[in-house]
Amino acid sequence: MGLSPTTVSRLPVYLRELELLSQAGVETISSTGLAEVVGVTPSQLRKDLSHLGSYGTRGVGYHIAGLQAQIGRELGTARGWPVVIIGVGNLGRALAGYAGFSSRGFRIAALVDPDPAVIGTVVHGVEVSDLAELEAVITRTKATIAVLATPPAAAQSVVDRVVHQGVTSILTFAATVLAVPDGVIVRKVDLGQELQILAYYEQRKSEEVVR
Amino acid sequence: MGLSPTTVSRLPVYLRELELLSQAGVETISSTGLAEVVGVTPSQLRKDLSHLGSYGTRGVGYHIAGLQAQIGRELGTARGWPVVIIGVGNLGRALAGYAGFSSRGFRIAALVDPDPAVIGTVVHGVEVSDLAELEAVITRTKATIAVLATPPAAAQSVVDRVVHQGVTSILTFAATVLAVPDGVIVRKVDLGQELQILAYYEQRKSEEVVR
DNA sequence: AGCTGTGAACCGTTTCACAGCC
DNA sequence: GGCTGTGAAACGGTTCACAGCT
Repeated sequence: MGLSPTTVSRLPVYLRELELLSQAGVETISSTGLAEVVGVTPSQLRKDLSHLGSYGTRGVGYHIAGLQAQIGRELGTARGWPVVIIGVGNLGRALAGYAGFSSRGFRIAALVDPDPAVIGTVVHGVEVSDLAELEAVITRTKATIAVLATPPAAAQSVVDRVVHQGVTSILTFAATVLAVPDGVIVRKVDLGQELQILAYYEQRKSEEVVR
Repeated sequence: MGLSPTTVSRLPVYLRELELLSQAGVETISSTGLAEVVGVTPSQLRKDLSHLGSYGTRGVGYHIAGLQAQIGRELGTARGWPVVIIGVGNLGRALAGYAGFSSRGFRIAALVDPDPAVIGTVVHGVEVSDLAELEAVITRTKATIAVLATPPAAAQSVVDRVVHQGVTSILTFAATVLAVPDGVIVRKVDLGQELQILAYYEQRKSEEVVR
């Protein structure tokens, strides 16, 4: 076992679409059909699913409920992973209010912020803790996943603290490059980076006209 | 010319770190030095830069100011790309307040939302327009890049409308799979997907102990 | 007949190792 | 001597095409 990173990154998408299909009452789907709704090629989909030792039926297709269960198991969606969100500005609030949170197997174990005006308030059902108590919060909640919605300047120091407390997976929205020890996984979402990538292709399109 | 997608995705990161270095007064840096701060291998960095026909000096390293200019040109950071943000909830507000917006070569041309309580208010210096006037807003601002911060259910219909109006690059925060015509580039940021990827590896770590 | 599962071919990306220049 | 630029090798991922099951 051990799926390739690219396969892992597609599984959540498959799972999401399978949920929609099963809600719509569909019971079985072919690789071609599912590939179309998720936007990949049928062979890619079949290869991905074959890595999970999957349950397709030749001549028929995939049994949706079974496939959901299998992917869900692979991603650990039943575990209700406790997640700590650090930074309760607009971004932190948006994340806290994200509807898919619990349906995808997570729960907000704590919200943390340094602002006295925010500490103690309740956001989406969770009381905001003081950033000064970050260590205690992580110990108490046993969270191993942290989401960083802090200003970039604060990110590295927060990372150091949560890693020291046993967090091994970090999702950061700060643009800074983060240093972490081996074994800690960081995923970065950077608005500026995404826009600049789009701008590159946008510029190429306009240059093409000139050429 | 025509850079590979992987190279393009790294250029914004290089540019960001170069800015920090030049602010710190550094004038020259070796591939090893820069690679370390951005978190890639020296050979990867050299290969990437060589694709831009880059200005390194053997025995010395790269001239930071020159390299910044070159990458900036490649990404079109001087063009002040007009961007329309659709959806002014917490997420939309967070995006609108993003500090790197203008420094990275973009400007918020418009904010759009369907909520009467929000329309007309000023957010980060921009007045919120009515979603009903989306077409007019895009025509007026000549925006070709749109950022979607809408609920998932609304995403596809908004995409159809902006694409029809000439938008060719979309950054979406909605988890839904979006259908667009050829030539339109979509980049998706999906919190649930990112967390599920982390959860997969998190689960593997805990299984490893058992094994 | 239809559709999955998969070895083999293909393609893009990364890493290596060194020639070439300062 | 030091560091870039770059062909060549290695790697990983995707696509192809078909054997095999229902």
